Amino acid sequence: MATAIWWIRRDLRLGDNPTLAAALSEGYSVIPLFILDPRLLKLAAPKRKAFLLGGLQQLDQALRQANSRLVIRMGEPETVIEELKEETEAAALFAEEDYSPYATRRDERTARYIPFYRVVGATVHHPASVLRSNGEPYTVFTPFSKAWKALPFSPALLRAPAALPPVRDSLRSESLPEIQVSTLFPPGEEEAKRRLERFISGPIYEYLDGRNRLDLEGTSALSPYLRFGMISARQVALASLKAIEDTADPAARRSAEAWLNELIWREFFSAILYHFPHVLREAFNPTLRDIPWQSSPQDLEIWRAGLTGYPVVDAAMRQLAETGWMHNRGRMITASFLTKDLLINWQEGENWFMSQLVDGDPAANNGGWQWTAGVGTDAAPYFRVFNPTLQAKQFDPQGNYIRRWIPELADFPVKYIHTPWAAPGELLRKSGYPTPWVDHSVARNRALWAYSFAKENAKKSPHL
DNA sequence: TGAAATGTTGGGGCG
DNA sequence: ACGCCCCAACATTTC
Repeated sequence: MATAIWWIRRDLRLGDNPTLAAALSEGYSVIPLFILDPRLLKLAAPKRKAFLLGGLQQLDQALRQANSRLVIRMGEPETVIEELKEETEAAALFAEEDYSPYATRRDERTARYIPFYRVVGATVHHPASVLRSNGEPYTVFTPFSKAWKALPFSPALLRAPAALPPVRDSLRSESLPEIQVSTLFPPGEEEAKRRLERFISGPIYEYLDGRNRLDLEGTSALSPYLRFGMISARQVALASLKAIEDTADPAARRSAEAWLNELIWREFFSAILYHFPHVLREAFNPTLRDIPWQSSPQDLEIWRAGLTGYPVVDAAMRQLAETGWMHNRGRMITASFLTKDLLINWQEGENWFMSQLVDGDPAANNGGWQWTAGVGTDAAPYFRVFNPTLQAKQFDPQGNYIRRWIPELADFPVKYIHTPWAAPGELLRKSGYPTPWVDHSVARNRALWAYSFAKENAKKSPHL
């Protein structure tokens, strides 16, 4: 029986795993491998790393129940693969295709050492299969989503194998450090399935409003699981399609469709990074590459620490620092605040989010930042500036989200929770909560000026 | 997946 | 009864 290595990267699951299924169907004795790549680990947010390590433990347990086990090795991937190939006389390497630029280069190098089969699985549709009729990639979401929806895909989920070929004991494997498992995001395939079930059974039908409410749990909170493939994009897509079919109520249907759209946004940004890898270095929109950003380390630090004096911004930034996750509405509000109110380069925000997020993914994070900053594909128009006070009143009407994350404001009544600076002096002083670091309406005008300045300049000197 | 500024409309108060 | 004004509510334009 010939041996193949199943190189696990972002598909930490046994269920609906086309890569594992491909290796097995070819009749290989499969060795599940995860490589701890120091280059990636040193960039990973501590909470994301912990989530990954916990996920590896879960996966190892699941593999052991199927008579296999996970081989974990530390090192530079090409070297590890070459060594393991020698040790096991592996004839082939299977992996789910990863479209990020680093992964693509890494995989191309690795393919020189061993027959390497890369299987589509990180997204429902491969980025190169959703194209305009002229063969060009989409750069606007709506037509992309139309084309995406028109493409068929197999509704047959791949069952997790009950039994796998054994892995010999003598194969060395790193032992994982003890980690503290997050109670907010317990890693693993089982938890991912539970979350999907819970969401599909009800919240999905109120998603249209629920997704915007900072103070309610209206979202699926599946992002970290999708990030590491503890659940497949196809599992999620099929579940949402079924939910759409299962309801006759038009409002409920629109909600379920809105959720599917979020999954398509994920595929859209994945495709954008695949076709335009330079977005990791610069704005997609060439006319907005030279905005006169302010480089104020103090402003940046105040934003990071959640001390801007705008409660909803600070609540969201503290939620991120404490939990490694932030509500999507919060991501838009805080991103708008950094790029527009503080006029700080969106890339600073992109980097900070990657250093904190449990679900941090280069494509989605970059896409989200470029979108909010107004410099990306299908971007929000640059003059769309979020008013943090209005956003808070609309999406956290009682201020419960703010009170949850800003202990200083825990005793503030609804009347002042969104505008603490207007509270009676005594109340504000006692709380210790800062007054606004910038005046929003002044900052808004400055941002409008800076963006239009960049646009005008680009028009005058198109060679830049 | 904004918000502010500006324009329009129509009901009601009032002389 | 009529014209005028005010202004809220809504619509449109602009940033």
